[in-house]
Amino acid sequence: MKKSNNFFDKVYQVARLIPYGRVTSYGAIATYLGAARSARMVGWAMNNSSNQELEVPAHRVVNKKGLLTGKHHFNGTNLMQQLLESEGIVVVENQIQDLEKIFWNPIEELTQTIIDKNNQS
DNA sequence: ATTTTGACGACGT
DNA sequence: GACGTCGCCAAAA
Repeated sequence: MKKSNNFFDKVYQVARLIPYGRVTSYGAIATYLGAARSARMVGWAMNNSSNQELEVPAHRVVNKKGLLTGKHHFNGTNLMQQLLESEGIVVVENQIQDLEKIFWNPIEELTQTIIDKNNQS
């Protein structure tokens, strides 16, 4: 009954690859998947992430500005911020500090190999 | 089926 | 650099 959400599935996979204490952006993931202008879809995919059996660290995915735009979608109000802070990330006013230092760019850090491998099954 | 909205981002003004 | 518009595409109304 898989809908072959290839794109979404990839998004989840990449999201799970985000290292502890690092964050990335929707656009970065989208670009990495070859859908540079479909950043919104990445966000929408995250919304459905709770539907996935495996947990997705959606709190490590923020927008390009480092703003915790999706915090509203988590349980409670500041759960997302707490999760990030628990990883050593400083968040002020829903905005990540030192974003450049903790930003994890899949395009630079990864290669398409990983996704491709998982995709063959 | 059509319209609106949305966890975004790039570009134009 | 702040603000507006468009593009992207999927889901909800």
